[in-house]
Amino acid sequence: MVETQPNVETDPCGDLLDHVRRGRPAAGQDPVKRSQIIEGARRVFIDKGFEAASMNDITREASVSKGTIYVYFANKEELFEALIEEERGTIFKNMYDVLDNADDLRETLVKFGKVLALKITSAKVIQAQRTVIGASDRIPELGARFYERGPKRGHDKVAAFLDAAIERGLLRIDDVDLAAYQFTELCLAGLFRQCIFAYRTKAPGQDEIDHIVRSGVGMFLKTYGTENLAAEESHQTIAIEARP
Amino acid sequence: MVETQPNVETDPCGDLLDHVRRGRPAAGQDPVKRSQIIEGARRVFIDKGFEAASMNDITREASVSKGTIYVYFANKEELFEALIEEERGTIFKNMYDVLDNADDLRETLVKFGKVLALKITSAKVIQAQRTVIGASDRIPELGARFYERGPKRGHDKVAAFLDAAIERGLLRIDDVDLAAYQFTELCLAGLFRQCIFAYRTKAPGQDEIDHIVRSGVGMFLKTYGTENLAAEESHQTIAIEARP
DNA sequence: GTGCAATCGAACCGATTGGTTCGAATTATT
DNA sequence: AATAATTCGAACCAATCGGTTCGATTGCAC
Repeated sequence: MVETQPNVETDPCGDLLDHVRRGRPAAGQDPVKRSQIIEGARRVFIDKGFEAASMNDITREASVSKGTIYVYFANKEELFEALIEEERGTIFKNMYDVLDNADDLRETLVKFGKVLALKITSAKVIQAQRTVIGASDRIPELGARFYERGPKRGHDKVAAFLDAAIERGLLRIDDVDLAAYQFTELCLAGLFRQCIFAYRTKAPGQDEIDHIVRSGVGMFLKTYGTENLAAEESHQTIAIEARP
Repeated sequence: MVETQPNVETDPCGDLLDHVRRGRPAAGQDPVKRSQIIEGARRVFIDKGFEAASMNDITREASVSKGTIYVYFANKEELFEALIEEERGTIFKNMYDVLDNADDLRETLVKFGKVLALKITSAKVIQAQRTVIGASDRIPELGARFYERGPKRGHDKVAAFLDAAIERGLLRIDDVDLAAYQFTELCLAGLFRQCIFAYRTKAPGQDEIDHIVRSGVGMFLKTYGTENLAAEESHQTIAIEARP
């Protein structure tokens, strides 16, 4: 009984209704309908951008009446934010699982780098990012929030992974934060900007990504890896005799 | 005489008037007025995006009548393209001059990297890029053209510079194209995405850029530099190497 | 001065915008 | 079947959109 008639007064999902909660008990609790609206909004927003998209388009695309949409979302901007929030979730979901498995450092980095590059440059994700970036000019908080809960969170995971590797004596890094950025950028070398500016019309293929990532990881390990370090240091003792 | 009455029939700047050239002699030849329009367009487009910007805003901002604007530019899109073309020009102008001076390899790379990072992440340029990216969803050719005549051209210059360094025996690179991308990305490590998503509200400072670039250049030279190579090779001959 | 091209400025076009309202229709609970 | 909640769908709002037109005004060249 409780389930059939959603209890609005004690609804845990309150943050969705802050604006609606007035005299009338708020409708807009059906998650199915909500998804339906967002799905329509996705199609429209993603391929027209925030400004060019019209609520009427979304109405049409979602097969939901305009009035209903305004029951679920206060206005266009709020609907857009909800969409982006969901997109962000699906984009970055499970992306960092590879990092939990830490057999071989090099292969783990390669595996993760490939997943990263593949995701970030996929047509769908690029379109979504374009939409967010375009809107960030007028709604900076939206872009910031997207970055914070998406790329930033991923960056932190990478940094944590590097920290663990340092702990294990596999890496030697002075600025872990910077190193994490460097690793990420090396995996995307050139791809992100090419894609985001529509210079590339198609997402890069597996083979190309593999080539880039392996090269990047090589570069990364050559700088921060401790593998060759012992040898390298023993080597430098020839030149630097000042050591006790 | 010729100057006061621009000769429309043999006008060299024909591509601007293709749409106007009908019965009436085309106006819209005054470069000053043209700049005036574009300057107004810049302010409006940059801070509202393509869709949200209105021709009336531009009219107001440029202090030019609407009719006149349409004498100079066929429509909104064409005006926007002209603006972007100009922006692109000013952004990338002189950016690569540093590469012509090739005293010390490391310092040249550092110097260039700093210029690059400083430009790309400056508030003005970030805003412009956001506008282009946002519009690239609907007008992909525009983004592609921007990239092609901007970042791409720069990338080619970097690659050429690396080629020259290889020629001089200072670098050893198998995939120069990739290396050029890697270098660029290392110089921007994290900055570009943070800025473009408005996660950073301010452009990075000189000190931060210096730190990033020096680290990146170090990484780059450690991988591709021939400085330590001789020593390293004599060392590695023990362990390696199936590669030609 | 005279003439003429360029610009102005305002009105106008049809279409569309985000947003609101409300009675009718639908749906499910009891 | 009765009841209550929810959604629908259409009409409506003032505002704005890009784009066009045209007569009045300006300013420069002769």
